[in-house]
Amino acid sequence: MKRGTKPRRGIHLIAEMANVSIGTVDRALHGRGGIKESTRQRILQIARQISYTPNLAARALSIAKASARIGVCIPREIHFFYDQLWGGVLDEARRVEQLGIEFLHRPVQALGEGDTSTFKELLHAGVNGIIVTAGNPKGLTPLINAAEEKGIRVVCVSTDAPESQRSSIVCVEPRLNGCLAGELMGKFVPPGSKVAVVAGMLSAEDHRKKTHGFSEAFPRHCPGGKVISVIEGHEDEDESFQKTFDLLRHVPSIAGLYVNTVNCLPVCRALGARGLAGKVKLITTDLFLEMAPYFQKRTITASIYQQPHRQGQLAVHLMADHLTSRAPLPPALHLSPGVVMSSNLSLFREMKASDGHLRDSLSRISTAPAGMLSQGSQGT
Amino acid sequence: MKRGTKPRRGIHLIAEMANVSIGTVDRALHGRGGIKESTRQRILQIARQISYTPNLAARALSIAKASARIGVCIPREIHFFYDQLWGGVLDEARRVEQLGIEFLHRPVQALGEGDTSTFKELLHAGVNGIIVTAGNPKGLTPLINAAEEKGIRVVCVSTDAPESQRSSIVCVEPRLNGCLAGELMGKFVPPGSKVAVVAGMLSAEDHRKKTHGFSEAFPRHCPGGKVISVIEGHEDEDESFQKTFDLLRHVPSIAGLYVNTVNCLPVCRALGARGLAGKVKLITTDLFLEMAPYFQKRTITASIYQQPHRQGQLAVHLMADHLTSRAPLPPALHLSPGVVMSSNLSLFREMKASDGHLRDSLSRISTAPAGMLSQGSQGT
DNA sequence: CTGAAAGCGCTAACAA
DNA sequence: TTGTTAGCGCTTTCAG
Repeated sequence: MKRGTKPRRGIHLIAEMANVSIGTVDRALHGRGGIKESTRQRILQIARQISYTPNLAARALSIAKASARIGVCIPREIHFFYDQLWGGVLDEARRVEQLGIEFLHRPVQALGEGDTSTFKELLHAGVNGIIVTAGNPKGLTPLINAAEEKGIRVVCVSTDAPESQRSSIVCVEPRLNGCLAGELMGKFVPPGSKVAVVAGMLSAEDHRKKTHGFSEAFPRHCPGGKVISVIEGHEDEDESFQKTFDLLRHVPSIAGLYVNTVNCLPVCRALGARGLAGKVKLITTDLFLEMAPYFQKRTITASIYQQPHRQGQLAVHLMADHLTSRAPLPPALHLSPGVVMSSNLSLFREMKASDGHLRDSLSRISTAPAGMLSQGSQGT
Repeated sequence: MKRGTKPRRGIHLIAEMANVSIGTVDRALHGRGGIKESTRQRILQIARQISYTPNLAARALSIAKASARIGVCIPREIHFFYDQLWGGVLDEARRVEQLGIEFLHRPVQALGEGDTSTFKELLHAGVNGIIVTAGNPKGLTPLINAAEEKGIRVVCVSTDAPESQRSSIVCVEPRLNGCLAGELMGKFVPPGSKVAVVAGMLSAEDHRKKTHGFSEAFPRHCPGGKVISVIEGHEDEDESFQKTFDLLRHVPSIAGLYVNTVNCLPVCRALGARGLAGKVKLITTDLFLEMAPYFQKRTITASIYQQPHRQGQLAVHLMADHLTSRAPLPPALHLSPGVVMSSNLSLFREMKASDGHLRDSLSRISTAPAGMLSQGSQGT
């Protein structure tokens, strides 16, 4: 006949070892009040000794409801960058929702449009953390600071509010983005080449930094190379086309073009119209389905891919880890951009025809403003 | 005075709606026997209607111990590729251990060394899934097939056993790897250039495929370009150096070198010794700390990065998802390799001086053959 | 200051 | 064929 002293685990084990109840152990472990300092030390000592790790499943189950809520404020957009960013956010959200975290998804119409009001709304909704693409940092910065002041963690994703007190930023650094493009371009074209940059608008911090990075790196990697022009397309199809088209006429000797906005199709067309597709090395930014034919036609030599899906995933991951396990938020998480060329093009999910999953999910939100989302897209 | 009909959730809610007990609901949901088909249908109907999702935390907690065990059989190696692969595995393992999955980590000494015996050991240990780098596919294939036959899922990671019945493979396709290198090289060197490949040994499937991919892609992207030689270094420092050194003498006009094994340092040195560093475009494979100076000296133009950490993560993720949520295993998960150049070099964790975390973890295993690991490195 | 006890949603063993 | 019940490890409330 054996004694029924069955092996206890976790908090119970500690309680047994310390000759106290699990309630006391809990108090010690969580720094709650109402416990003698000496017993607390004893308990913590034991916890360390057996290298105690809380069972997150049990914790989540116990908390039962909304142990934490995370607000997400990212532009709604189909087929492009933010589509993928949402995909990553929703994928990871689905995972951590299991651990008792609740999400308030608040897509805004476009980058910087109505994000301050949405941000305020999230604050009032009582969230513990906010993930936001800081479209207009000026307007957002005071709000972000106010949030952080109140202990609400803010993580910027993709677009930063560098002057603010945000806890963290997840992105590909624009400058590095430009540098990599510049380095690649420097290797693609012969020494002494002239190249140009097609930007969206230089008033945007992001485009300015990319342009700077490129302009700095290119001559470093192409002896005698020069950046002879920076065009602003203002995200307008016709303007981009026309300006590129004109540039190619004025400077027929141009050897390379770097487009640092997502809006590269007009540039591709202009190159085609001048019969320069494949002759002028074209480096673009981001990736979407309509670019595929231009890879095949050799119009686009390479594209700098900012991994939007991964950015979304990581932002959620960081925030969730912080909220559930008190994991410290790194001040910044800078991803390396990917290089897409014709060889590896097919591996990117952006190249699969959209099956409308995300579109559905997002539109569902719009009709249900208090909505919660859990649907997402695949993960590569 | 209010009635105490408090809102039930999940399985309880379904039970209430169907006027049965939670036991019956459980039976219906899990396809267990001993339930009238009509009630099962009724219950499933309701579940669908309220779009029921099981609470994984509760499930994990209930299962309590080893709902599933995953065996991992990957080479032990410090500082290089498998170090990172382990890092990814352990990172993800730590996450899913919370959900009640147990891991049996069984590092082997080197790729293909003793992996069949280790594999057998895992089978006898009663695992539900095995993650393995198939060093010698011939020996492993029958074992893998036997495992799958018994319902034990096998996921290959990084190195495939293509002839086997393994459920899935997570890797960067060697061929694509070579293609990307070839495409890059084709753009880096002028038309009509001669280039060469430095392989480990062509008897290895992996190196052969990379070589083929390169040889095919290069001429396609470099008009008139030719691959004039394929060297085998047999992973020997001196042999690699000498053969490269000799090649550079015989063919001084060579414009580029592609090293498709991790063993690139001897090649860098040979280029240096010939005063050709920077003149001959060098594309390497993988990434480790000692390569850094050669990037700075411009000896290495670019490296094809196989994302070992991510491969490890994904392999574990797939397996865990499959085991906990019956998620189907995709036949293959092919990652895109990254392109590392001097601009983005610093973003890779391989470039941080090792802090010995992983080394500690792994050596701890060796002394405790039955060991379980939960320590890991950071995730980018 | 500390202990006891009630769940959180689910699984599994045992009753009916 | 179906219902009941005892936990899984943790948080939280209410008594001592």
